[in-house]
Amino acid sequence: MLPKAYDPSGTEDRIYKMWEDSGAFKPSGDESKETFTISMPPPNATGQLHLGHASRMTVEDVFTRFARMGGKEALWVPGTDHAAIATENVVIRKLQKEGMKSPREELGREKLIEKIKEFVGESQATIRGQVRKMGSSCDWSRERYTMGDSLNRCVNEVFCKMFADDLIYRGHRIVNWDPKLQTNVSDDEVEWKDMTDPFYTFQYGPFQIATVRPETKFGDKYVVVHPDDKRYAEYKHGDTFDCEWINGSITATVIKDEAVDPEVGTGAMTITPWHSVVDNEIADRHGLDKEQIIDFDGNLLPIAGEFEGMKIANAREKIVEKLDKKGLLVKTDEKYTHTVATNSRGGGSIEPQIKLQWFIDVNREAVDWKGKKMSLKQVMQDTVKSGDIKIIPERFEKVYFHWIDNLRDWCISRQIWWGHQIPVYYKGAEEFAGVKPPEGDGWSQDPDTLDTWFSSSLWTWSTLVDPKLTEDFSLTLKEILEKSPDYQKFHPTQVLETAYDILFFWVARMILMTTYVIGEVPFEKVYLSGLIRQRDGKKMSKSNPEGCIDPIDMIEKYGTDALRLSMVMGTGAGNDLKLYEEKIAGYRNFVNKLWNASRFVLMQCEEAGVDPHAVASCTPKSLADKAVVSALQDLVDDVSESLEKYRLSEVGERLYTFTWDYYCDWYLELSKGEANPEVLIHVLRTIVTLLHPYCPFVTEELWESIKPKDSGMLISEPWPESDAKLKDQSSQDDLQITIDVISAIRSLRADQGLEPAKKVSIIVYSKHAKLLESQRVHIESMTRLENLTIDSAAQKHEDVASAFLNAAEVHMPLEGLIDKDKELAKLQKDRDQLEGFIKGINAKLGNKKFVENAKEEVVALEREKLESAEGKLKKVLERLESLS
RNA sequence: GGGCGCAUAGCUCAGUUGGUCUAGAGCGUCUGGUUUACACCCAGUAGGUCGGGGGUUCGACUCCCUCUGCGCCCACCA
Repeated sequence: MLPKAYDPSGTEDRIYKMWEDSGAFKPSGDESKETFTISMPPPNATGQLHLGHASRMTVEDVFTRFARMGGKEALWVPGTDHAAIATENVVIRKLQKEGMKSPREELGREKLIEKIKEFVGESQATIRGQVRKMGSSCDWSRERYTMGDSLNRCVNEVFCKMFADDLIYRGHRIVNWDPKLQTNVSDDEVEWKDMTDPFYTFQYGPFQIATVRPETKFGDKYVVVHPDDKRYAEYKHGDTFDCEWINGSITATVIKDEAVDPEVGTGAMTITPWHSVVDNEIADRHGLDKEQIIDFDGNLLPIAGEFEGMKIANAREKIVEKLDKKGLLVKTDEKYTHTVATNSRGGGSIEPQIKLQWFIDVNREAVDWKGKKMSLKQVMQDTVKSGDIKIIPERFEKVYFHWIDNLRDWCISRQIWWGHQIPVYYKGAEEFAGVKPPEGDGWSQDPDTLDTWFSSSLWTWSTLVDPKLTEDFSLTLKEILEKSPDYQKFHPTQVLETAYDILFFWVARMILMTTYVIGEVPFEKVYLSGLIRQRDGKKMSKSNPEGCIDPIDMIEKYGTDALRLSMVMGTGAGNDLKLYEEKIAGYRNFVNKLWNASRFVLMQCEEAGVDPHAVASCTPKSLADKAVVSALQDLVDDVSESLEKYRLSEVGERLYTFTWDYYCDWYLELSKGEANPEVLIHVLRTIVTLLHPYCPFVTEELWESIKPKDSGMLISEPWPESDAKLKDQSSQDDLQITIDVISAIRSLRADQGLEPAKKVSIIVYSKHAKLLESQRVHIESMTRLENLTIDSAAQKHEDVASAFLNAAEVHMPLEGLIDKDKELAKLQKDRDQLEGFIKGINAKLGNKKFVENAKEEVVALEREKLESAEGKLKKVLERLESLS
């Protein structure tokens, strides 16, 4: 016998181990099966799993389990990400906390990397444990790491291929430099923050110019105005003038450029091409000089004269003071708000700099795609436009296209040590790109490493490559792919699940890289989840501990199944989810309910002397049996259909309601009168199976007690299918009778002066009717029944239930009980509605476009609706006639 | 500046090609309940002009327009 309450902590680890040891997570190797692959978005190996990860794992596990039970060859590939900048930063800070002042200098490259590897190893172990805690049915034998050797080979191969195709180039470009972390970051990693700073207006010869950054103004010798600005019409492009400036007199040149907005400030500005993207573009257009003012540590260079070597923040005030003394400060606006670029990867503020860096050219038409030469941008657009890749929800396709439109060349080099080192080697003026270092002495490798997203962007296929083959340098990448069975079998993957906040970072770049490298899409569908938020709608973060939830705490307290349910319910694709403890507790209750329902069913079996494992088929006897079995068939159909469409929340809710309200509160209650163990077991088995992808642990545990004789683990069970015969068994008339019986009993009791049998009659009305929408019964007809005859008088609830269960033969007169005027008005309204409805559907079916474009089932459904409406209308008309 | 999303009961949300939704769930409120599972339970009660306004339609929470309030993304900021 099962214990009284379900205890997740004593169950989950044991079950997970059983699954893993049995090999249930691995594809079966059956060649006839359709494959279903998901790549796990690799969590950063920088510490702990958070709720966002837990949500990823849950959704992906639901997909995987559903596919596996649905008879597919399901593979979910797990892994971790080396998270270049973030990880290096975490380790450096950790070392600093331990007392090391500047770990990079003190340790040097090799030793720091060793330290990082150590840390990553620990993190990975933690993460592996936590991914298991979530019940993830991923194939651990295929686990990969973005910094693994086989992935490194793929990264180098791809780099060299792009280099050979001139899609990768090295050049002096303006980049987002972070002086604190001493590296640049990509445009997408820049976070703009609102700041309030003083806004100074200075006299600059005959012009007035405004700035928040006087410390960049040393090199300014151009003043730019809009060509159509009438205020400055007297000056021509190229005019020069002398003026007094910070460190003495300079000669300035007038530049006319449309980038200037005449509405802002005075409509005139000076430019700093070396330290501003826009200024740099202006300078490029007119061939102007560029000078570096600030060094890579954020200090002023000799051009600043007396201010040389000062930190910019310190210099600012002093420069303003000096200009004020010279009488050049016109005014100061203290409350000016603007946005400042910061490094979202835990760094400081961004100081644009011109640097020699590696870039991927997104505009060069050098990619073979569908028989044409296209640019990386064009291919990215085509995959989604053509429908090769579908994004769910669809609205994100627009966001995706917009991002591509604004995309500039992707800067892939970083000045940190943790990452894939750029496979380019130099010797004097010679340059060599290769997966292996060149022969001979004197070569040194480019010290920079690649953007972490470079390796992630190869994730779907590089994880499927056979690692052994990557050790053989005589093979080309193409040959490696051809000889890798997993890649051949499991790529492209079916669905990529991730949160929408990394659509650009990761999803778009996987599309970019995979289409280019192997000529196929990385995945067929992208399912974008929302973010998990606190109850107040804010992002979960450790800085706000009150609303921040740790998944592991919740698992300990409520069990993994409850946590999983709480993250799947009440949200759709692309929508954020507010999560809080009460919600998780609510689903813990549900899991416990399921547990107790099973206990009850097993008790019933024991009482009836039925071995639950021996139950092979089910024969519904009473009306209630028929009703529950019939409803179960609808449930199976609805759940399967909605899961195919990724409507996880809808499915969850449907299962929840069916299990609790219908099966437990209605059918199990009735079974207390007279039970049909076969039906009880059959329905329970189906429910437990359908719930398995959502709450795998409790269902697997229950399965052990209720499974048929020859079955194995639930994880490997086939998905239920509906039985059309069972579905038809229960007709609307049958249910009408059941309701009437209850009403009859109620009236009878009233006649005999007994208390009304309130409880049961209400159960039947409110729950039963609600769940079987098509078989709804109006309460009016129940309350007005009179003059009834029935064989057995009900004295107790048990009798009511028993009468109900045996009620197939009872019929009731319904006539003479109605308020005529009300009924008439209602009938007339019904008639008008139905006539309109029929007209509407006829119009739809008469529409050629609709009939041609809609699926057959949809058209059939419309026809069905029409028929039923016509039938109803007929009844309404008859009734109207008989009344009047 | 460009784009996207949200607004439904006190709170968190379902409601997917407009039609048994004159709107549902969970939690919370209040009332009653230990009958053969479950108090992590059962039954019931109160609570909503589906953000405001207009339009299309026989019919609108659902489609269109508009206004208001929140949130997000992108671009830019001298």
